[in-house]
Amino acid sequence: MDSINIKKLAKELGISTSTVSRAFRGNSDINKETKERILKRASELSYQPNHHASNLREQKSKTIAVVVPELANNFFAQAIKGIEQVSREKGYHVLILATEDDYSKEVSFISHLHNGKADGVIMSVSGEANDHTYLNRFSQKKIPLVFFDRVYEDIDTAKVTTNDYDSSYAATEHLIKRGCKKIAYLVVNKSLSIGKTRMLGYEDALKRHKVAIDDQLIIDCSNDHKKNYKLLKEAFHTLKPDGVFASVERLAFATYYVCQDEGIRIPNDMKVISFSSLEIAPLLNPSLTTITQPAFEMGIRAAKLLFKSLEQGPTAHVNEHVILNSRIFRRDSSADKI
Amino acid sequence: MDSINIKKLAKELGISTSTVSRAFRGNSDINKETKERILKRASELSYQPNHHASNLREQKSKTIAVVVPELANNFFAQAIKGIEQVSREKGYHVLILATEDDYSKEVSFISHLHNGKADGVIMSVSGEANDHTYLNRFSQKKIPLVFFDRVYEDIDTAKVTTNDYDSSYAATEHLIKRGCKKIAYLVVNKSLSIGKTRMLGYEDALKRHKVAIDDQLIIDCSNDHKKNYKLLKEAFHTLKPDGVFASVERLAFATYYVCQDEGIRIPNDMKVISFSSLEIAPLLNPSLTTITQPAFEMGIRAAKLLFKSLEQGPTAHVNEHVILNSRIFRRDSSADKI
DNA sequence: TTGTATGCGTTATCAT
DNA sequence: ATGATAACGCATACAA
Repeated sequence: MDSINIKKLAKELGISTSTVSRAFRGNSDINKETKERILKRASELSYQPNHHASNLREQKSKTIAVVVPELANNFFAQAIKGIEQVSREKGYHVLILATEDDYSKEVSFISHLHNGKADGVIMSVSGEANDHTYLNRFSQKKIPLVFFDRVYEDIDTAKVTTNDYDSSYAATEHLIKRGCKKIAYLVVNKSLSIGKTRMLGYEDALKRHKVAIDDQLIIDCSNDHKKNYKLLKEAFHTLKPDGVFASVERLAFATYYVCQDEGIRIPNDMKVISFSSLEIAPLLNPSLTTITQPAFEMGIRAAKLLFKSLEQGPTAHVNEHVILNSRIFRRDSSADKI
Repeated sequence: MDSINIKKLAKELGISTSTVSRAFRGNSDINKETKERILKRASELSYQPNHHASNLREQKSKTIAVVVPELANNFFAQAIKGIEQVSREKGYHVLILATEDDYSKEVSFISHLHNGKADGVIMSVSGEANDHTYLNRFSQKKIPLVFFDRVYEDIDTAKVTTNDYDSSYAATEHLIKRGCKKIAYLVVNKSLSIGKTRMLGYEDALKRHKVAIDDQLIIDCSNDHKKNYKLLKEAFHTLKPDGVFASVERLAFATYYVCQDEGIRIPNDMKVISFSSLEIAPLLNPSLTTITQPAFEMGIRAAKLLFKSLEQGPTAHVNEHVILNSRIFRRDSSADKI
């Protein structure tokens, strides 16, 4: 081994390893000059305390894991940015884990976090399954967990979500007021909390305005673009909806592709509104009316909840539920006509 | 401590820690039944070998770090997906670090990787600075480094890029053939390798077709959307280009926003082509002609190069340069007219 | 203020 | 096939 470590550095400087160690820890008493001398030489030799040795000794990793369904999505990218900002301030690292909406990966990730790799977890679930018991094992380990956006309702832990019911109600009402009579609701997994809550807002808005609920118009899609395309093409032809409320961004895109190919004019023939964090929604053809969640802020709040739990120690149990408001941006896709 | 570790598990089973350890390592000799008995009990107690202890003992982290300028970008999201796929196959974790195009963060990240957190690094540089010497210190540590897409040319290491010169030449030629006489080149940092290479392709295509090069039409932008918007608005008014070649996606967006607000019609008044990995380029208004890089494949190749280096050991030096081809998708933004 | 000694949880070596 | 033990690099309790 030709690499540097605390012993060699100590020997070089003619002092003990404890003193060197102290120079790198904020707390301990140490002579200021000694400290400077140590840090200077350490920097020259590009010495840094070994991460694994420190973590082993201190029994913590100063790392939080963030589990999300996907990375190629503005919502999650922004949320992660928020999480990273808070974590950095606290001196923590962020380990990002993307499940690609694969439940088995989610379980695998979480299971492998038991071994000290992370001190806490922030997660937006993939939601493809019903068995969440693996998370109970998790909480036994006293590793705090915070859900954001896509949560498992049956797990009692801290959560950060948006006012999904209200904004879905408002979105549906928006379409109704623009004259839509047959509004389709596009969802990826209607059994998942978020799809369910948003559907409830949709249904209640219909009821309130005495528009009949047609189960056929609730279209259960997948994460596979081609399948969705087929499904929607078929549905649009047979059901001829005059409005579409997409509970996730990708379904709005699928809708646009189908309409483009099938000559369905948005908004003249069909109006569209969608949950979306896309920054270029105004540049789409036509510009897309969106319900936009405060993704960055959600990341910040989730991280703060996690650190609150971390700071309170293993005895406490933080299970606050923070609810932030989304905002509707009205654009051409739901305009009267163009 | 009420948590489980190898000693407790060993005592429980009435065997030694060595045997338990062997049950978790693929290699060592161990009785099949003993192994099963250990793994069964371990699973019940949800024991897993401590990550930090293992890493300390083995002097490696089984982790590769990926440093990218940003996350909210399809190109990087897809590249990371490729990197993760290869890494998973090799049993490695991926630590994602986003610099937010901040050079100081880049240096900080890399510097803090000296301490064993990662066995190797894959990086797309922020490129805001000229001093890359901090990376030399890095190579002394024998931690292999692979660049992808945005590279520092003066650092001798493995690289994965695309045929930027050729595709830029082709992109420019495409605009010329569609009748553009005053083609602006939008770049974020023209001193960075990638901006430079792409500019070269642009300039050579102009020369080849005897179109005068006007330095004013080479517009050096930033990562700040508002500043870019102002800059481009000003430039479009004074210079009145009839074509725009954006070297990065976000500048195409800025261009669209300016044109939308200023009533400049794309493609009738001005044609646009841009490097972009955006999946919904066909849905823009008008649909955007793109030069699209094989992001996922680039990630895979970069990871493969890194593992090649990792497997060859610290003596070897892998400095292959893999060049993949981008593809041009012609859409309405560069059409004759609409 | 600094040094000595111990242990964090694991794995490899060596012995049995 | 299994067990005892040392060592990985560091941080702290305790001693000086």
